[in-house]
Amino acid sequence: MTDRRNPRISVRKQPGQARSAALVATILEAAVRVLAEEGATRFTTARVAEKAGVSIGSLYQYFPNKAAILFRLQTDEWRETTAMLRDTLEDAGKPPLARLRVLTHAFIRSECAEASVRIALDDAAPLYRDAPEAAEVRQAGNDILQRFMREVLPNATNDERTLAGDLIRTTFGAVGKAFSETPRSDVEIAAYADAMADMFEAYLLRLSGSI
Amino acid sequence: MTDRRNPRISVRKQPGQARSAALVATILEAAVRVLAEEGATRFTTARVAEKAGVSIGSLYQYFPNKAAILFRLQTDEWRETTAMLRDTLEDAGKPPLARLRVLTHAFIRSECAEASVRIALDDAAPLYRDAPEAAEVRQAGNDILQRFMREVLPNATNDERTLAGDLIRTTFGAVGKAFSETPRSDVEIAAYADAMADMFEAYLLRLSGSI
Amino acid sequence: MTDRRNPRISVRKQPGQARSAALVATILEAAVRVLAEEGATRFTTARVAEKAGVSIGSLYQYFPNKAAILFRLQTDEWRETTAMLRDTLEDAGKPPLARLRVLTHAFIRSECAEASVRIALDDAAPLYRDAPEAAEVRQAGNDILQRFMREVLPNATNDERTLAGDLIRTTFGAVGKAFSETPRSDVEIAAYADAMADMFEAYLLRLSGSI
Amino acid sequence: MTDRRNPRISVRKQPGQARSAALVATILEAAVRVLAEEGATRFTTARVAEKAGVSIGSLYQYFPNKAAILFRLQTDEWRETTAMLRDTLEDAGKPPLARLRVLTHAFIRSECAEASVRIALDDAAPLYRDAPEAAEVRQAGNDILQRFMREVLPNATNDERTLAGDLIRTTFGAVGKAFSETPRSDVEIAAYADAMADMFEAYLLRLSGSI
DNA sequence: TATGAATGAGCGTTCATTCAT
DNA sequence: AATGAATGAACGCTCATTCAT
Repeated sequence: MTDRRNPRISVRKQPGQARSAALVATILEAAVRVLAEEGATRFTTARVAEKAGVSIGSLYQYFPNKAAILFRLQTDEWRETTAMLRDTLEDAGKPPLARLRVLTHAFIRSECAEASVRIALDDAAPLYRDAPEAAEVRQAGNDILQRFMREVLPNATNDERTLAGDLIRTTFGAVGKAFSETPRSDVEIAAYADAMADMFEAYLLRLSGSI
Repeated sequence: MTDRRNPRISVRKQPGQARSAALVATILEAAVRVLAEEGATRFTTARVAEKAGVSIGSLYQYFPNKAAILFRLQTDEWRETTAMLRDTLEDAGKPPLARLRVLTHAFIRSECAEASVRIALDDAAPLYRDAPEAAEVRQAGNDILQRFMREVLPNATNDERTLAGDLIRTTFGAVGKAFSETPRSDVEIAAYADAMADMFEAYLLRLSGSI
Repeated sequence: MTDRRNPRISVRKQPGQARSAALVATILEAAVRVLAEEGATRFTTARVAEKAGVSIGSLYQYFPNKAAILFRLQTDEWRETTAMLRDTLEDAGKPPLARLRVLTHAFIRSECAEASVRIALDDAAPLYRDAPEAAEVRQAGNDILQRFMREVLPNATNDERTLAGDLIRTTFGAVGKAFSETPRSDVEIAAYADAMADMFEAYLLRLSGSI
Repeated sequence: MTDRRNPRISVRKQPGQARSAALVATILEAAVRVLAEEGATRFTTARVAEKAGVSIGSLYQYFPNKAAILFRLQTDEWRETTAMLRDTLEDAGKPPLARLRVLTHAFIRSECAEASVRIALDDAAPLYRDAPEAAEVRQAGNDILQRFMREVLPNATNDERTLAGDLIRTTFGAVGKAFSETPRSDVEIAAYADAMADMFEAYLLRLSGSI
């Protein structure tokens, strides 16, 4: 939930040894399981520590507070999404709109996989979303999309491209999230992804003036 | 946050007298103010009761639990949105796509107005979203949209129309919410709404085969 | 211990009914017992609540935080001390220095009675001493002493009187506290009080120039 | 705070090598800084070790527990005070009361210098004050003062001298501490020290019967 | 019908100390 | 000798909900 205080987030100590890194991983895995199995309201530091087979003291040696765990989870996910963005959108071997279609499918699929974690993580967003560190991770994604937009809308003004890019990015995230809130079959996923891709395609073609 | 228990929601008693109805209204207004001014984390029954100038005991006479207040707030909002949907989409005086554009503007504007309440209400969604009563309110909106889709895509199959309708509805809600999370000027709002309308238009024109 | 934050202190709600007042009294008595029997380090809200036969929830209905309980205890004590000051120092029936001697005896005696509470309360001082409400209670004592000083040193300048008054007040408090830290017999108390009174007397007589 | 357990205090090992002595010194300096900069509540072994650039393990090799560090700090200070006592009170070149005045000034000045450490150390007193080792350090100071009292009150009985000595010593310590709790200018310090010296002088002259 | 005092499980977090390496 | 990861009891405090009045 929205909290007016804005506490320090991010990791407390850089794990210098493999041991530490393993512990951090263990804690994060436990956190994911708590989130998926118990939901955001029951996501407590004690529960995470217990599920990780670690004392809370240890947990707090690697994360300064509860929000930091959630933030780390979210950050990791954003990083994966960014990688997916790069991999699909910068694949020069396909025409731009085909790449966007591939991305749409990949993205919706990934949103629906582990939907329970994502939903819970989203429920917990108020706890970590104001962290300043979040902005830069988001920026990386923006840059990739803007490069793509330049390629697909070479004659548009910067403002037009930014607006269209914003809209597409927001639609991706928000609609993906909303869609994955209900359990979906592979067929549904494919159909929905195609519909989204159709919509983006029609929009971009209109903007590019090819029509 | 997601809570596994799924308690009874909705009103405990039908206010038979004007007095009761007034009390319910007072409580809801106070709830809105608490949400807007203090955020979802600080939304407590005690605070709502105090701001409403009512004892907690009385509050619990009209709402079985905290979730019910939030649910009611959300329901009211959905009802307003449904009314807006009906008013704009069923206005026979304009061509369909013009109506959709009007709706887009109206909707985005209304999302941005009182954004703080909506954000807070959304943060609190885990507390009330699993209520079964939510479904029927949503259905009303769906019906209106489906009628509109039949008008604009008369030759599509039912499945095609449902899919497109779903996508548009989801995009509306999710993108509107995401967009309104940042404070926006009137100019930004208009530009964004136009971009959304453009996207929907391009999509629907492609589907209708007019292109 | 010294804490940099400076939270709200003083009572959370004015006990409107006798019931509430009784509860506050019960809590304060329990607090005194915890302080006396367990010491400042073991003075916890849970322990106070338990000893008072009250839930912690109830405790927090009457005191906003732990510091407020301690502050209230200290305030009550200061008020008693102030009353003692007034009663003895403003007793027109005795010559000034005789009154001061009486006060010294009374004060040292009262410090030694319930020494364990006072010591513990003093140990906990870092938790409440920065409360702004403390200042005004202290001021009342100052005023009484200043009036006395005007009587006993009519020809001194204001600065001289203030300095002497400060010194005497500080000596009273600090020495009383230090003396009462060790258990004392009545005989020791009387002897020490007399010595203190002698010292004050000699000092004031020198200042008054009667010598 | 007063702790009922009364654990072993004082050093765990006699540092046989210069290396060890240096380490102890480093730790103590760090402890002083933590006390001065962070206050008693934030005085933790971890913080001291970190500020000393030493592992907690090493810290515990030289001090058996947290209290021991504080106790050592206090002891060092008492030793300095005792030295000051000796230096000023046994200076045969001045008349006794002049020496006492010099001491008063020196003492109050030294109390006000580094007041923040002293206040914090005092706040932490409950943690170390019950250590039996404290007594002997105090005794040394007592002896010096008693010799001085014999010089200035040659005709008094032993009891009278002891009582007067106790009172003066207590007043010194307690009033000095209380006075230094507020930041003071040099002028204030001098004025207050003079007032204290005046009070002691008047008292001792009266006792010596010279009046 | 209305009140609001009372409850107590549960939360996030700290920190002195130990001990395997 | 030195390290620092690990422990876990303990703390202050909140808040949805009940129920005697």
